[in-house]
Amino acid sequence: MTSTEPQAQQSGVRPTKQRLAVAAALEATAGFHSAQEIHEQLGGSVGLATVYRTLTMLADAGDVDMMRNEDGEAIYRRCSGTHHHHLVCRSCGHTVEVEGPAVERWTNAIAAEHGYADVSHTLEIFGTCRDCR
Amino acid sequence: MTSTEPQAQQSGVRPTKQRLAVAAALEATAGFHSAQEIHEQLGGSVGLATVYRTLTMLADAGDVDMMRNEDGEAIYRRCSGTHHHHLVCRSCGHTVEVEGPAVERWTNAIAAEHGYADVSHTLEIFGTCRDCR
DNA sequence: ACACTTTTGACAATGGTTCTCATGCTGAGT
DNA sequence: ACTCAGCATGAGAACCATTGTCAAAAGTGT
Repeated sequence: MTSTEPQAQQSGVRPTKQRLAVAAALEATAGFHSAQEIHEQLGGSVGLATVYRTLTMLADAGDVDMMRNEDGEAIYRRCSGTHHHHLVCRSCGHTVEVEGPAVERWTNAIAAEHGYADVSHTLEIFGTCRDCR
Repeated sequence: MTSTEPQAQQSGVRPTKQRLAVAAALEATAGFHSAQEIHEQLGGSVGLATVYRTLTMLADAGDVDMMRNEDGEAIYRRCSGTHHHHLVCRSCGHTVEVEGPAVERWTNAIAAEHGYADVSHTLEIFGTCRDCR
């Protein structure tokens, strides 16, 4: 273990083996993965319920991105904490993180124009990457 | 890829009462609605399975838009055929269709820049509308 | 009206996700 | 190092949206 980061104790969030395992699994593989995939990837060493719980915590904390595939299943991906969007290849799943200040501004403007506050948004771009053509 | 079959002689798609009822329900109410909501709105006069089937058909035919709410449930909305995005109130579900030529251009540019072709995208804006504040 | 095909709907089945709760660990204090 | 109080875990049940099943009902062309 040898962990030298004594912090966030009062909040009672413990860095357990299971949580580290889930985080490591996301770290190790690129792209989006479902809770079940991660559970299998860990060989069942971490209970499915725990995987779900951990993933939800990580997503709430902003450490991972959560989105839904076409079947409505939740998929997670480790990514930078900054706000960004994804450019995903339909064929191979290769993903590029992109930023668009202009889009952020546009969404805020549109929302304000219609009297909406507390604005958030989701934006995903799909295409076929060079290697898949 | 089997959707355009003009010769509806043998494989006839019938405009039944149930299908018309579901379409009418979507027509009558603005915003997004789940299959279950429509089923209830129709007072159960149309079976839930039929509502699901009809909604799926309409979505496949492009007559309605289907998206997923934050819980991953499928929600449907009758809307114009032109490309646009939605500004949705988190609280009451009130929806405004918005267009953003600039966004379209931006997504295409970003995709091209990374070598992606055949570009499409999804964009949803969430906020709290004036009446819900 | 008849024969034939599509559609319907009650119910079962499916599958992802969450909940329950007894037991296991962790971190902190002694 | 030993003990304690709580958070964390995991096996399975519970949930719930969605889909599949299939016999009965409703349309359609003749």
